Amino acid sequence: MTEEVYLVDGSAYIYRAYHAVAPLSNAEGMPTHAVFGFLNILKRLLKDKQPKYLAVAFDMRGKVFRHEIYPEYKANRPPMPDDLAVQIPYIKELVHAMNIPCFEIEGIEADDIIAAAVKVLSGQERKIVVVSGDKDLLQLVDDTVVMWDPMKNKVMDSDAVEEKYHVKPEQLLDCYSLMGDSSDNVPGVPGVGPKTAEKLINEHGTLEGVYEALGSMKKSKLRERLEENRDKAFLSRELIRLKDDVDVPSRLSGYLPKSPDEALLNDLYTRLGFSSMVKIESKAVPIPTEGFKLVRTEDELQSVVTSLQGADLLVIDTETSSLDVSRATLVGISLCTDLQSSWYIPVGHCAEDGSLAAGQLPASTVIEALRPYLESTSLPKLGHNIKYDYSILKKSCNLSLKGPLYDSMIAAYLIESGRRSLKLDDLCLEHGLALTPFDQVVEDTKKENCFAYVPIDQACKYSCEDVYGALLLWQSYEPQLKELEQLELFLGVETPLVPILADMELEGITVSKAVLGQLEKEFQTELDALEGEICALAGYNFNIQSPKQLGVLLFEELDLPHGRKTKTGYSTDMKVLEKLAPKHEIPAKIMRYRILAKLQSTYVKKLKKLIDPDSGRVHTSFNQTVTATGRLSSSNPNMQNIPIRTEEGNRIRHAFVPAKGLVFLSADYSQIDLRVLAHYSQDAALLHAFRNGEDIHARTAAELFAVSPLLLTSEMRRVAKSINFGIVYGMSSFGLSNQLNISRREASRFIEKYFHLYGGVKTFMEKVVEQARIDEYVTTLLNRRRMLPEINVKNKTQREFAERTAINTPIQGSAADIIKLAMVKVVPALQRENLSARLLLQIHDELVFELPESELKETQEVVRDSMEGALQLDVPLIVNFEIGKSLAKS
DNA sequence: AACTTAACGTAC
DNA sequence: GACGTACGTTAAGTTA
Repeated sequence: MTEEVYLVDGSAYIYRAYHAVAPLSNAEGMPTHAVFGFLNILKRLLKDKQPKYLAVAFDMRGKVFRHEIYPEYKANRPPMPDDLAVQIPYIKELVHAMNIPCFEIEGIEADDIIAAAVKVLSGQERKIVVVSGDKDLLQLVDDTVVMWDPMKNKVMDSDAVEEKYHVKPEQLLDCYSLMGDSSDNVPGVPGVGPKTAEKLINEHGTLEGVYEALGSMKKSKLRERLEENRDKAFLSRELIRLKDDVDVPSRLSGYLPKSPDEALLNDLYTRLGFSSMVKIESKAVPIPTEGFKLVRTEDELQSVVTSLQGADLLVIDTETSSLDVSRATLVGISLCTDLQSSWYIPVGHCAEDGSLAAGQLPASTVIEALRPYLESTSLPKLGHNIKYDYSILKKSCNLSLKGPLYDSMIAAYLIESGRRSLKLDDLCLEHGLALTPFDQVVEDTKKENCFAYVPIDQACKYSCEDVYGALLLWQSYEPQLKELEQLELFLGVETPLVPILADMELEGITVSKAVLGQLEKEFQTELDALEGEICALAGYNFNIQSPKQLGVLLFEELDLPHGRKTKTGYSTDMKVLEKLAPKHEIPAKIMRYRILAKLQSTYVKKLKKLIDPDSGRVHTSFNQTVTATGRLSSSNPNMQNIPIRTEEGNRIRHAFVPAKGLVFLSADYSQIDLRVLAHYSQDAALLHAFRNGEDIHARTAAELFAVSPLLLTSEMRRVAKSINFGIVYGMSSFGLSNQLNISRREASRFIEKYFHLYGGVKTFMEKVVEQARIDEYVTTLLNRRRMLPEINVKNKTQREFAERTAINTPIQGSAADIIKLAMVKVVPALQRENLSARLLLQIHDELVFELPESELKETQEVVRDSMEGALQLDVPLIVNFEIGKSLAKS
């Protein structure tokens, strides 16, 4: 086999890593994403290609020789962003620590170094792979040289170049000379683009050939331009031509990487905050497995119980047969009260044949022995995602886990909500503890992924590690919560919310299979009909659900005017289709098809699948640790985005029905976001409006259009409503004009007018952003925190995004605080009043209960008091109720 | 065949 | 690029 030499265009990948990888920074706030991206590219190269010979080339600051022949060379390039420049030394350090040969030469660009290396190395029995995405380097491609772009994983050999550019690689240079290169400010011949250049070079072979043939060309604009720009074309060629006579190792040994310096790498990774990359063996603390004890007899169980007496915290983790609560049964429980000892109590492990394995206490014995402790309200419990353990114990063991339910996952979420992973393994690794991965334990089991088949001694080690790890995390997080003044939020809101959410999930909500079945039939009939009509109109069959195929039909076959373009082609979204509707029959039909297809797949079919056959109810998951603002999220199914705005969508809601003899009570906060804004901004007009119970959108409209409230049209109110929403999101005139289909100028005028009317809002926004620049975080009313490291970066898009987030998060997050607080109040209040209402759903500003009609009045009072009194703002909080025999809005 | 990404659309 | 926060589906591309 011939040997391969890999030559990496380092500088190009620095830029691409910088732009491609989402911003990231280490503990000191230094940006690290370019380093991270670069590292990934290198790692991938090493893993996938395992190159024997490899070198990396970098540009080097200083006057590039090209400037001497053309001072404007790359003059249009903005200087390297600061947040990239600081990362460069680390990237070089990285290459150094990996022991990969690295070349940089003053005044020479990486491209040239690679060209020189190709020149010295080629012509022998070996293959050279230029690792780059830069089209300029394609010049180097020949029989033995290919270019590989690891980010697109595309290899360009001679044939591929010809296929793409329709010229031979050695003709590329001349081709580029005609085209120029706007990104490097290489002039070329104005008016000549890739297509023309390609044609000219194909006809005449070389740049010289083109100019020799000039006289015989027919008179045309093109000929004129070529004549006028002869100098520019030849100058361009000298600029683009790679300088392959620079000094690089002439022997292959100069391209031989050595084994990486692990110590240097680990140190570098640590400084960069790439904790997951730090080699575990170099930092992990051994887990004291000698403290792990298996509990298999009554006596052993008794000694566990004895040890629990006097404990001030009980850490718990349950092992089950499935991750899905509704199907899971208990396989074992691990417990600990300190880091010295942990116990694992197996109860449901199976033998190979599926029968219960020997040497386990009956689950009921274990549960009854532990019950006084697990149900004690004075003994706090700790777990990682303890909602799961609570649910399992309640559902399959009839045991109600009580006492404050501390969750190390939630603690981690509050402390650093922007973090990537909240998995126990990952968090422990950051604390120097490498846990056995779940997959590894479950790997060789008969039925894959079922913990019941894990051998008991292995299960013991795994499960004890989990409680040990959770406790270790808690010991680190509790003081941090105090430090960040978030302990109140944790103890007063998030912790009491855990069992409430678990109960909501366990309760579920009845969904009528019959109603869904009827809908499915109806929708399918219409979808089939539409599909037929659309394809008939198109004249051929195609996949309506494919934006790509649809784009071809609309904008190529039918030649309709295209609007917005996406990364991959024409946009075909609703907004575009709406504009096309008057011009052709098809777009309206597509719109209708889309609406129905969405309802059918996401809601009708999905919900039908998720109905629990025993109870007829669906059980969503409410996740407490997902959102950046503090809202809850809901999944499987997502009960927070059930359609409501359209007639068709509302039909889905008819399928959600109360259990026999009960009704739904929905309680939603009126304008909670804008009330929070009024409170924060202290804007006089907003405060006044809410204190006087005005219709805020109408009021805004009346003032914006300067008409009496009596003369308001619904259109005016709609505009005002859009602006009010937009304000909360930190909208621009562009966004508003898009939303309302008005010109940017008009939108601008509305916004200006708005800020004139609500000056306090404007000041508030400016202040929030200003403070965020200082702190690099924003907070909510209950001191929930969101880090915003990007608020100070140079990149305008990123920075402005952070600014909008700085405005939106305190509002959205405070609204989330308030409704969580309300939930924590309302559930015990209902119980106190002996009301049987069950909380089923939370939809950001709304709570849905299920209750007997006879208790409606009393329940409403309790709910109103809890919600409206959740938190005292400078404007009243108002709750509106709806009562119904389904979730449909009438 | 299993995975990822892009486009799209639903909610607040 | 341009209005914040989510979740989920489908098509189409990529990788094993």
